[in-house]
Amino acid sequence: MPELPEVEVVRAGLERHLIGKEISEVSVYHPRAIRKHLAGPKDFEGRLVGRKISDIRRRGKYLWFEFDDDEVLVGHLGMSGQFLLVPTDLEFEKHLRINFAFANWPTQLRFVDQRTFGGMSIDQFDSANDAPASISNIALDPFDPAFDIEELIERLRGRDSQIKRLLLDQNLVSGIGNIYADESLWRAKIHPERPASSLTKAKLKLLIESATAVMGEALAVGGTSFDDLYVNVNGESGYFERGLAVYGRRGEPCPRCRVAIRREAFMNRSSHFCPGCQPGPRTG
DNA sequence: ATGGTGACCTGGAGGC
DNA sequence: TGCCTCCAGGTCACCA
Repeated sequence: MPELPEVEVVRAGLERHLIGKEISEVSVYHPRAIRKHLAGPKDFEGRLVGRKISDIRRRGKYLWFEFDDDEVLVGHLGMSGQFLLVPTDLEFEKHLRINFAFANWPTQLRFVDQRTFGGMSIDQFDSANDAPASISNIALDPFDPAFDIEELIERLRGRDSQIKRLLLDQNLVSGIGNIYADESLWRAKIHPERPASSLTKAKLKLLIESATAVMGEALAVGGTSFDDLYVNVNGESGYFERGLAVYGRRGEPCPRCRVAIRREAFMNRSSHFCPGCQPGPRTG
């Protein structure tokens, strides 16, 4: 469920507690959690012990831990991943996949992930791209200081694809998932299935600004959470669900025009939109 | 190159 | 109670 705001809340929480800490023990409990680390669990565990965390960073929905050289530890939460900081003597969680212990600190970092779509791997840092090598294809997110909205608009302009498909394409702009895609399209009054080529430059700009705004607001209140699958690093869930205008609100009146919100199948998941103020792809 | 589809997993909710 | 279907915030591989 985590999109950019949720991942950033986690990153900030980890940063607050883990900078300067030395990893003393690593245990992998489920091989799928490190499936991208081809050298396997023993290699994964062994290469992290003794490392001191110097920084924790994020691009889009990926986050990574930096040490004192070019090796980094990359993580992705998938649909259900959580990083929990818990006292060492606390019972293991049912879906604990990886456990990290630290020198002289009675707290463990636990990667818990029910659906196992998330995972971690050790990677080389690519300083030319300022990110781990394995995520070189991931575009900058709107909160990156180097993010260039004009350049993104140029890449979107004239594309025949449906605009929501492009918003979700992490190679064009990263961090936006299904919730914030639906919310930004609603704010910009754009139907999710409109081809990008039918949108003016100004409309595309409004859309990206809306995405940035809605994610910024979610970030300010600690992310979005619908249930306990997602909690932040201290175990608290976010409160932004109250701020959602269309996502998960099928049948409820649009906050802007009172027409009932529709939910439709889209790309093997769903789109929520207002048929009243987000005119369909053929009606313009 | 781009777009469409299903696969990868576990579990909760709701209908019968 | 149980069995069934549908649903879930993300990627990834593969096909046309």
